[in-house]
Amino acid sequence: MRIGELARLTGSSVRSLRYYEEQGLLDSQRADSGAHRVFHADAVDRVRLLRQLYSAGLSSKVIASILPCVDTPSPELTEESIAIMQAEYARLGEQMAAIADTRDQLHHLIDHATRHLAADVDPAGRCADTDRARTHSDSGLAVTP
Amino acid sequence: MRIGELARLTGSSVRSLRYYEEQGLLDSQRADSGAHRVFHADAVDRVRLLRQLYSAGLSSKVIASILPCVDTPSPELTEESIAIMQAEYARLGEQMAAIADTRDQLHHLIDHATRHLAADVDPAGRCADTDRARTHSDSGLAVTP
DNA sequence: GTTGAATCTGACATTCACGTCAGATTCTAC
DNA sequence: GTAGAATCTGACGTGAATGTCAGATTCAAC
Repeated sequence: MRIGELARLTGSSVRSLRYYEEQGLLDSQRADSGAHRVFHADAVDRVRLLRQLYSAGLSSKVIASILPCVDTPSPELTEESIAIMQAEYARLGEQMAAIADTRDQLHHLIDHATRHLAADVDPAGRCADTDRARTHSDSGLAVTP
Repeated sequence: MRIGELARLTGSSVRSLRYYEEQGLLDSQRADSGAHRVFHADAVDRVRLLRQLYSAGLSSKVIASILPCVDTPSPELTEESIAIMQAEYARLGEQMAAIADTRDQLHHLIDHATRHLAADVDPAGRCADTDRARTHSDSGLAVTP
Protein backbone atom coordinates (compact mmCIF):
# COMPACT_ATOMS: atom_id res chain seq x y z
CA MET A 1 0.00 0.00 0.00
CA ARG A 2 1.23 3.47 -0.75
CA ILE A 3 1.41 6.50 1.43
CA GLY A 4 -1.80 8.11 0.26
CA GLU A 5 -3.89 5.09 1.10
CA LEU A 6 -2.22 4.71 4.48
CA ALA A 7 -3.02 8.34 5.18
CA ARG A 8 -6.65 7.79 4.26
CA LEU A 9 -6.97 4.65 6.32
CA THR A 10 -5.47 6.23 9.41
CA GLY A 11 -6.85 9.71 9.06
CA SER A 12 -3.43 11.27 9.13
CA SER A 13 -1.67 13.46 6.65
CA VAL A 14 0.93 12.25 4.21
CA ARG A 15 3.35 14.67 5.76
CA SER A 16 2.86 13.17 9.20
CA LEU A 17 3.53 9.68 7.93
CA ARG A 18 6.80 10.77 6.39
CA TYR A 19 7.63 12.46 9.66
CA TYR A 20 6.95 9.28 11.64
CA GLU A 21 9.22 7.38 9.31
CA GLU A 22 11.89 10.02 9.64
CA GLN A 23 11.69 9.62 13.42
CA GLY A 24 12.21 5.90 13.09
CA LEU A 25 8.72 5.06 14.30
CA LEU A 26 7.36 3.60 11.09
CA ASP A 27 9.12 1.63 8.45
CA SER A 28 8.53 1.16 4.77
CA GLN A 29 9.98 -0.59 1.79
CA ARG A 30 10.57 0.98 -1.55
CA ALA A 31 8.82 0.09 -4.76
CA ASP A 32 10.93 -1.68 -7.40
CA SER A 33 11.70 1.60 -9.06
CA GLY A 34 12.83 2.88 -5.69
CA ALA A 35 10.64 5.88 -6.16
CA HIS A 36 7.72 5.37 -3.82
CA ARG A 37 7.28 4.10 -0.31
CA VAL A 38 5.36 0.91 0.10
CA PHE A 39 3.82 0.04 3.44
CA HIS A 40 2.81 -3.29 4.85
CA ALA A 41 -0.79 -3.68 5.96
CA ASP A 42 0.44 -3.73 9.57
CA ALA A 43 1.41 -0.11 9.17
CA VAL A 44 -2.21 0.85 9.69
CA ASP A 45 -2.17 -0.48 13.24
CA ARG A 46 1.26 0.95 13.83
CA VAL A 47 0.16 4.42 12.82
CA ARG A 48 -2.93 4.19 14.98
CA LEU A 49 -0.72 3.21 17.88
CA LEU A 50 1.58 6.14 17.21
CA ARG A 51 -1.30 8.55 17.13
CA GLN A 52 -2.63 7.16 20.36
CA LEU A 53 0.71 7.67 22.02
CA TYR A 54 1.05 11.15 20.59
CA SER A 55 -2.42 12.05 21.77
CA ALA A 56 -1.47 10.88 25.25
CA GLY A 57 1.28 13.44 25.14
CA LEU A 58 4.28 11.24 24.51
CA SER A 59 7.00 12.79 22.38
CA SER A 60 8.63 11.16 19.38
CA LYS A 61 11.74 10.51 21.40
CA VAL A 62 9.87 8.77 24.20
CA ILE A 63 7.88 6.75 21.72
CA ALA A 64 11.08 5.76 19.98
CA SER A 65 12.46 4.54 23.27
CA ILE A 66 9.39 2.44 23.92
CA LEU A 67 8.84 0.92 20.51
CA PRO A 68 11.79 -1.48 20.64
CA CYS A 69 10.10 -3.05 23.64
CA VAL A 70 7.05 -3.55 21.51
CA ASP A 71 8.18 -5.09 18.30
CA THR A 72 11.60 -6.60 18.35
CA PRO A 73 12.04 -10.18 19.49
CA SER A 74 15.07 -9.21 21.57
CA PRO A 75 14.18 -5.77 22.81
CA GLU A 76 16.80 -3.52 24.25
CA LEU A 77 15.35 -3.66 27.69
CA THR A 78 17.93 -1.56 29.39
CA GLU A 79 17.36 -0.22 32.86
CA GLU A 80 17.12 3.14 31.21
CA SER A 81 14.29 2.31 28.86
CA ILE A 82 12.38 0.78 31.72
CA ALA A 83 12.96 3.90 33.76
CA ILE A 84 11.59 5.96 30.90
CA MET A 85 8.49 3.83 30.74
CA GLN A 86 7.99 4.08 34.47
CA ALA A 87 8.43 7.82 34.39
CA GLU A 88 5.89 8.07 31.60
CA TYR A 89 3.54 5.82 33.52
CA ALA A 90 3.75 8.11 36.53
CA ARG A 91 3.41 11.20 34.40
CA LEU A 92 0.29 9.85 32.75
CA GLY A 93 -1.19 9.18 36.15
CA GLU A 94 -0.67 12.74 37.25
CA GLN A 95 -1.92 14.04 33.96
CA MET A 96 -5.10 11.99 34.23
CA ALA A 97 -5.75 13.35 37.69
CA ALA A 98 -5.26 16.91 36.49
CA ILE A 99 -7.55 16.37 33.55
CA ALA A 100 -10.21 14.70 35.65
CA ASP A 101 -10.12 17.59 38.06
CA THR A 102 -10.36 20.16 35.30
CA ARG A 103 -13.15 18.22 33.69
CA ASP A 104 -15.16 18.15 36.89
CA GLN A 105 -14.79 21.85 37.36
CA LEU A 106 -15.78 22.42 33.78
CA HIS A 107 -18.85 20.33 34.42
CA HIS A 108 -19.84 22.56 37.33
CA LEU A 109 -19.36 25.61 35.17
CA ILE A 110 -21.47 24.21 32.37
CA ASP A 111 -24.18 23.22 34.80
CA HIS A 112 -24.23 26.63 36.31
CA ALA A 113 -24.18 28.34 32.95
CA THR A 114 -26.98 26.34 31.39
CA ARG A 115 -29.23 26.78 34.41
CA HIS A 116 -28.48 30.46 34.28
CA LEU A 117 -29.24 30.63 30.61
CA ALA A 118 -32.44 28.65 30.83
CA ALA A 119 -33.76 30.70 33.72
CA ASP A 120 -33.16 34.17 32.48
CA VAL A 121 -31.72 35.44 29.25
CA ASP A 122 -31.79 38.99 27.96
CA PRO A 123 -32.12 39.89 24.27
CA ALA A 124 -28.39 40.36 23.91
CA GLY A 125 -27.94 36.70 24.68
CA ARG A 126 -26.21 37.34 27.95
CA CYS A 127 -26.98 36.13 31.36
CA ALA A 128 -28.86 38.64 33.46
CA ASP A 129 -27.17 39.30 36.74
CA THR A 130 -30.13 38.50 38.87
CA ASP A 131 -28.70 36.17 41.41
CA ARG A 132 -25.97 36.60 43.98
CA ALA A 133 -23.09 38.78 42.89
CA ARG A 134 -19.83 36.99 42.44
CA THR A 135 -16.92 39.17 43.34
CA HIS A 136 -13.71 39.14 41.43
CA SER A 137 -11.99 37.55 44.36
CA ASP A 138 -14.24 34.56 43.82
CA SER A 139 -11.98 33.13 41.21
CA GLY A 140 -11.17 29.51 40.69
CA LEU A 141 -13.45 27.24 38.76
CA ALA A 142 -15.43 25.92 41.69
CA VAL A 143 -19.02 27.04 41.59
CA THR A 144 -20.84 26.53 44.84
CA PRO A 145 -24.49 25.85 44.11
CA MET B 1 3.09 41.73 45.27
CA ARG B 2 5.50 41.94 42.40
CA ILE B 3 6.12 39.54 39.58
CA GLY B 4 9.13 37.85 41.10
CA GLU B 5 7.28 36.87 44.24
CA LEU B 6 4.29 35.66 42.27
CA ALA B 7 6.63 33.52 40.22
CA ARG B 8 8.16 32.04 43.36
CA LEU B 9 4.81 31.36 44.97
CA THR B 10 3.42 29.64 41.92
CA GLY B 11 6.53 27.92 40.71
CA SER B 12 6.32 29.55 37.34
CA SER B 13 8.76 31.73 35.49
CA VAL B 14 8.52 35.49 35.26
CA ARG B 15 8.35 35.10 31.52
CA SER B 16 5.32 32.84 31.78
CA LEU B 17 3.47 35.29 33.98
CA ARG B 18 4.01 38.08 31.50
CA TYR B 19 2.83 35.75 28.78
CA TYR B 20 -0.35 34.93 30.69
CA GLU B 21 -1.02 38.62 31.11
CA GLU B 22 -0.37 39.23 27.44
CA GLN B 23 -2.95 36.57 26.62
CA GLY B 24 -5.49 38.31 28.82
CA LEU B 25 -5.57 35.52 31.37
CA LEU B 26 -4.07 37.39 34.28
CA ASP B 27 -4.41 41.00 35.20
CA SER B 28 -2.22 43.37 37.10
CA GLN B 29 -2.05 46.96 38.21
CA ARG B 30 0.92 49.20 37.84
CA ALA B 31 2.96 50.64 40.67
CA ASP B 32 2.66 54.38 41.22
CA SER B 33 5.68 55.00 39.09
CA GLY B 34 4.03 52.94 36.40
CA ALA B 35 7.17 50.94 36.07
CA HIS B 36 6.39 47.61 37.68
CA ARG B 37 3.47 45.26 37.66
CA VAL B 38 1.70 44.75 40.95
CA PHE B 39 -0.43 41.69 41.50
CA HIS B 40 -3.26 41.10 43.91
CA ALA B 41 -2.91 38.16 46.29
CA ASP B 42 -5.65 36.40 44.31
CA ALA B 43 -3.27 36.14 41.42
CA VAL B 44 -1.62 33.18 43.10
CA ASP B 45 -4.79 31.12 42.80
CA ARG B 46 -5.40 32.42 39.36
CA VAL B 47 -1.98 31.35 38.15
CA ARG B 48 -2.38 27.93 39.71
CA LEU B 49 -5.69 27.60 37.93
CA LEU B 50 -4.09 28.61 34.65
CA ARG B 51 -1.34 26.07 35.06
CA GLN B 52 -3.84 23.38 35.83
CA LEU B 53 -5.78 24.19 32.69
CA TYR B 54 -2.61 24.28 30.63
CA SER B 55 -1.51 20.96 32.02
CA ALA B 56 -4.86 19.50 31.04
CA GLY B 57 -4.02 20.51 27.51
CA LEU B 58 -6.20 23.57 27.08
CA SER B 59 -4.78 26.29 24.89
CA SER B 60 -4.57 29.95 25.81
CA LYS B 61 -7.44 30.71 23.48
CA VAL B 62 -9.71 28.12 25.02
CA ILE B 63 -8.80 29.23 28.51
CA ALA B 64 -9.53 32.80 27.52
CA SER B 65 -12.96 31.76 26.35
CA ILE B 66 -13.70 30.03 29.62
CA LEU B 67 -12.37 32.57 32.08
CA PRO B 68 -15.15 35.13 31.64
CA CYS B 69 -17.54 32.47 32.91
CA VAL B 70 -15.38 32.17 35.98
CA ASP B 71 -14.79 35.63 37.24
CA THR B 72 -17.15 38.28 36.02
CA PRO B 73 -20.43 38.90 37.82
CA SER B 74 -22.24 39.05 34.49
CA PRO B 75 -20.38 36.55 32.42
CA GLU B 76 -20.78 36.50 28.69
CA LEU B 77 -22.55 33.22 28.72
CA THR B 78 -23.24 33.05 25.06
CA GLU B 79 -24.34 29.84 23.48
CA GLU B 80 -20.95 29.81 21.88
CA SER B 81 -18.92 29.88 25.05
CA ILE B 82 -21.07 27.14 26.50
CA ALA B 83 -20.54 25.14 23.35
CA ILE B 84 -16.80 25.61 23.74
CA MET B 85 -16.92 24.37 27.30
CA GLN B 86 -18.99 21.37 26.29
CA ALA B 87 -16.62 20.58 23.47
CA GLU B 88 -13.68 20.80 25.85
CA TYR B 89 -15.52 18.63 28.33
CA ALA B 90 -16.03 15.99 25.71
CA ARG B 91 -12.49 16.30 24.47
CA LEU B 92 -11.13 15.84 27.96
CA GLY B 93 -13.22 12.73 28.36
CA GLU B 94 -11.80 11.22 25.20
CA GLN B 95 -8.33 12.29 26.14
CA MET B 96 -8.62 10.66 29.55
CA ALA B 97 -9.76 7.44 27.97
CA ALA B 98 -6.87 7.48 25.54
CA ILE B 99 -4.38 8.19 28.29
CA ALA B 100 -5.82 5.52 30.53
CA ASP B 101 -5.55 3.06 27.70
CA THR B 102 -1.98 4.01 26.94
CA ARG B 103 -1.13 3.85 30.61
CA ASP B 104 -2.53 0.36 30.96
CA GLN B 105 -0.58 -0.84 27.99
CA LEU B 106 2.53 0.77 29.35
CA HIS B 107 1.91 -1.06 32.57
CA HIS B 108 1.82 -4.38 30.75
CA LEU B 109 5.03 -3.52 28.98
CA ILE B 110 6.78 -2.60 32.20
CA ASP B 111 5.54 -5.74 33.87
CA HIS B 112 6.77 -7.84 31.04
CA ALA B 113 10.07 -6.06 30.88
CA THR B 114 10.88 -6.23 34.57
CA ARG B 115 9.99 -9.91 34.75
CA HIS B 116 12.18 -10.46 31.74
CA LEU B 117 15.01 -8.52 33.26
CA ALA B 118 14.78 -10.22 36.63
CA ALA B 119 14.70 -13.67 35.11
CA ASP B 120 17.51 -13.47 32.67
CA VAL B 121 19.94 -10.68 31.98
CA ASP B 122 23.12 -10.90 30.02
CA PRO B 123 26.20 -8.81 30.83
CA ALA B 124 25.32 -6.22 28.21
CA GLY B 125 22.21 -5.45 30.18
CA ARG B 126 19.89 -6.72 27.53
CA CYS B 127 17.15 -9.21 27.69
CA ALA B 128 18.09 -12.62 26.45
CA ASP B 129 15.70 -13.95 23.87
CA THR B 130 14.82 -17.11 25.68
CA ASP B 131 11.08 -17.18 25.47
CA ARG B 132 8.70 -17.29 22.54
CA ALA B 133 9.71 -15.28 19.54
CA ARG B 134 7.58 -12.28 18.82
CA THR B 135 7.31 -11.53 15.17
CA HIS B 136 7.37 -8.07 13.77
CA SER B 137 3.75 -8.38 12.80
CA ASP B 138 3.00 -8.66 16.50
CA SER B 139 2.95 -4.95 16.95
CA GLY B 140 0.69 -2.98 19.20
CA LEU B 141 1.42 -2.49 22.84
CA ALA B 142 -0.57 -5.41 24.14
CA VAL B 143 1.65 -8.04 25.71
CA THR B 144 -0.07 -11.32 26.23
CA PRO B 145 1.35 -12.98 29.32
C1' DG C 1 2.49 8.78 -25.89
C1' DT C 2 0.27 12.15 -23.37
C1' DT C 3 -2.24 13.85 -19.65
C1' DG C 4 -3.28 14.09 -14.90
C1' DA C 5 -2.83 12.18 -10.30
C1' DA C 6 0.28 10.64 -6.87
C1' DT C 7 4.58 10.73 -4.95
C1' DC C 8 9.29 12.23 -4.15
C1' DT C 9 12.99 15.40 -1.77
C1' DG C 10 14.16 19.55 0.34
C1' DA C 11 13.32 23.53 2.31
C1' DC C 12 11.00 27.15 4.54
C1' DA C 13 6.67 28.58 7.32
C1' DT C 14 3.66 28.09 11.36
C1' DT C 15 1.80 27.72 16.10
C1' DC C 16 2.40 27.60 21.09
C1' DA C 17 4.31 28.23 25.38
C1' DC C 18 7.75 29.65 26.72
C1' DG C 19 13.58 30.75 27.08
C1' DT C 20 16.96 34.16 26.58
C1' DC C 21 19.34 38.30 25.87
C1' DA C 22 20.11 43.43 25.42
C1' DG C 23 19.66 47.80 27.03
C1' DA C 24 17.09 50.85 29.89
C1' DT C 25 14.75 51.98 34.19
C1' DT C 26 13.56 51.50 39.02
C1' DC C 27 13.75 49.80 43.60
C1' DT C 28 16.37 48.51 47.97
C1' DA C 29 20.28 48.73 51.12
C1' DC C 30 23.99 50.71 52.80
C1' DG D 1 24.47 58.73 46.33
C1' DT D 2 25.84 54.51 44.70
C1' DA D 3 26.05 49.56 44.02
C1' DG D 4 23.41 45.66 43.09
C1' DA D 5 18.99 43.42 42.53
C1' DA D 6 14.61 43.41 40.30
C1' DT D 7 11.88 44.74 36.67
C1' DC D 8 10.71 46.67 32.21
C1' DT D 9 10.04 46.36 26.81
C1' DG D 10 11.16 44.35 22.63
C1' DA D 11 12.94 41.13 20.00
C1' DC D 12 14.76 36.93 18.48
C1' DG D 13 15.45 31.78 19.57
C1' DT D 14 13.56 27.01 20.48
C1' DG D 15 11.42 22.49 19.97
C1' DA D 16 7.80 19.64 18.41
C1' DA D 17 4.60 18.21 15.06
C1' DT D 18 3.10 19.37 11.42
C1' DG D 19 1.61 22.65 6.88
C1' DT D 20 2.98 24.19 2.52
C1' DC D 21 5.28 24.97 -1.69
C1' DA D 22 8.57 24.15 -5.64
C1' DG D 23 10.36 21.37 -8.96
C1' DA D 24 11.22 16.76 -10.40
C1' DT D 25 9.78 11.98 -11.14
C1' DT D 26 6.67 8.18 -11.65
C1' DC D 27 2.36 5.79 -11.99
C1' DA D 28 -2.45 4.79 -13.98
C1' DA D 29 -5.69 5.56 -17.59
C1' DC D 30 -6.89 6.53 -22.05
